[in-house]
Amino acid sequence: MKIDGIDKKIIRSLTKDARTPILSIAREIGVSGAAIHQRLRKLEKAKLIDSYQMIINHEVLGYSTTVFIGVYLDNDVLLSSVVKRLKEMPEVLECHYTTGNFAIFIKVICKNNNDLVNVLETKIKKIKGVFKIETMVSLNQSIDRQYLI
Amino acid sequence: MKIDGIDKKIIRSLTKDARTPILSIAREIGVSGAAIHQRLRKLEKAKLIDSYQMIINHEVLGYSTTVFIGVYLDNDVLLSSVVKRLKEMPEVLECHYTTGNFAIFIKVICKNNNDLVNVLETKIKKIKGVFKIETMVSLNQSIDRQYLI
DNA sequence: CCTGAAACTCCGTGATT
DNA sequence: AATCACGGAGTTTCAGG
Repeated sequence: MKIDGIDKKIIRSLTKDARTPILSIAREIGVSGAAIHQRLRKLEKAKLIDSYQMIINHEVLGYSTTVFIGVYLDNDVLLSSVVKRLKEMPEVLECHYTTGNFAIFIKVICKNNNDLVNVLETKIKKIKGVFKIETMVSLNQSIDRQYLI
Repeated sequence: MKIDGIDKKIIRSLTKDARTPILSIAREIGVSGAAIHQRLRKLEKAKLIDSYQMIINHEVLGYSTTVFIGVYLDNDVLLSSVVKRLKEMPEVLECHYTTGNFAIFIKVICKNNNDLVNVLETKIKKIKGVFKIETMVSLNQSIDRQYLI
């Protein structure tokens, strides 16, 4: 997969604002719209482009608490059964199988601390196979971005 | 901020694919394109929409390792100076100030384990004020999504 | 908060170099 | 891999209910 300067400009532009018209990118770079169009198809075909997404600001909806949770599992539980439960919880945004002490590591958003307690005690701890959790609350997020090509 | 069923449909559609034409959403719901357009402006004005982004598949570029790193800082170091250094590293995707043992908690992507060692030893540990780190490698990510309205 | 229509802009494709 | 050209489609705005 070769990515030249023009590809980078396309990617940077659409990473910043996915609705930027192809034609305006084309004008900026100084090539035709069709050329940009072709390159985008090429990038999509190469699977370099995962998706185009509207990013929601959850804070406006009242979800102002981000929490990372390390989860310890019983030895005899099936990992996939726990993941399945977690997938049913919309507040679980990420789930990783990790090295280290935890079996899995998840990222969750909540409305506030009360909501957090509720999620931890009545949802996560109630999942069959979960025997201990360690929570780490993000008080402030100072970096949030994609890898810049 | 009130969000009704039509708003939800718009958001769900554009969260999945930000390039979905307004008109096709309009047809699906059974209202005019202008109505959807107006609602989108309303949602943007309310800051509910953070951005529209092309999401890059970093794995195709060779970045196949995701790592979470807990960072301990010297007591006398300025947090902002460390964050500033981290911002200069494109491989640092998130940085959180958290409760718990760590001062800050970061998410990083690397090409492979060698690259990881390089990032840890020659970059992060070399930042003034960082005195200890704990790394947790994600071997597999089974959930990755936005909060579904 | 909706609609329809007009004016404008863009998209996707095919032919060509 | 780029260009031009074109017909179909989408966007934006505005008057009006």
